[in-house]
Amino acid sequence: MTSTDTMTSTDTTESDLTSPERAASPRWTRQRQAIEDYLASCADFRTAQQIHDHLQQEGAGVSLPTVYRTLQQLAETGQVDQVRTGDAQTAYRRCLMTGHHHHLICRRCQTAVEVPGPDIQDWAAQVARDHGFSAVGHDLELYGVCADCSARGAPESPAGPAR
Amino acid sequence: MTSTDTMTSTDTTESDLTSPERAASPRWTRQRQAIEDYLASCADFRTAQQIHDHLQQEGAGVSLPTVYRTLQQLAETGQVDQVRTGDAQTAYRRCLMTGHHHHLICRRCQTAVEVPGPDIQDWAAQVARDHGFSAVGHDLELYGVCADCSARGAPESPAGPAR
DNA sequence: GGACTTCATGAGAATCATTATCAATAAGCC
DNA sequence: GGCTTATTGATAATGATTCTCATGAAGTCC
Repeated sequence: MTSTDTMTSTDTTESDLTSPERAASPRWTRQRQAIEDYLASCADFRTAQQIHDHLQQEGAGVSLPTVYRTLQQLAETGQVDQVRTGDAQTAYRRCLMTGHHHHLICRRCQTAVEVPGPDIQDWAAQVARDHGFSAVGHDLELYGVCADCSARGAPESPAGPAR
Repeated sequence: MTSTDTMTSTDTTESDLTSPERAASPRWTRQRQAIEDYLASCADFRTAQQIHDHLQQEGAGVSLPTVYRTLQQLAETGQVDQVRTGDAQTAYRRCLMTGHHHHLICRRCQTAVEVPGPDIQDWAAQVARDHGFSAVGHDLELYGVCADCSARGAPESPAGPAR
């Protein structure tokens, strides 16, 4: 399969631990535990590579394919948010906010803040109707420079979404 | 250099043929001509690969690196819009609408409609201020199924952004 | 507790989009 | 026409992600 989602801001609405997919109860493994624990401890988005590196350093040997697989599953069940970084990587973060929301991401330190969405859904639905489109969804991300980074004058992270 | 932009909805505002970068007037070559012509004839987004394939079939031999380079330049000068497809490809389309706008893209046939943005900029600026962020930009794409595809019941394009 | 079934994992290779390198070529200018 | 220099093309390289398949562990039944 392929990760066909551009973003999950739209989809977090369906995060629902009682969903049928979740009912398939994945086996509880040390590796999955390690990944979820790490995600739970992170305030900002991490790429699969970063997660893998961290777990390696911690001694929790988890292979890269496993990291990808687990993240994909978590994303499918709405347990993590995913965003595309500027350099074609996918970054993940445990979903803290239920319901429809978006992310305000610092271009330098990758810190992410979840923010409730405005009435974009209504607007999107209206636009779609006007053009004869159905089944609309949307992807919305906000990028900026957080207060800390502004004060520090830190250089932009090479891995981060630019501009 | 790297293509660090996640999307250019934000950036099309700065499309400005008189900008200093543009003043460096790129040389007019057969290859660039072919690429621009093709883009001008397309109503929807095309990936670099698709453009390359088409030009090959037409007999206008343009190498893939050249396609990428040209598209990047066009994107930098705001002459084309770029969006990320679901499967990690970047798709380009000639920018028809000047000023700030977004895209409503059909998941099945990739047809794209440019739509003027709502007051997201104001909202984004407000949210950013609330969280101490500066220099905000945003990425917003709308996805749906166009009227034609709905009627036709066409299967989803394997290359298109899903959901 | 032990055997069994089945899913998750890991190692490695493969894929695929994109970018870098560098010599050859063509555009623009005199 | 000759010169300078940006552009191109062939090729290799890069890097994220996915696939394959044998191995091992989790959950279940007895």
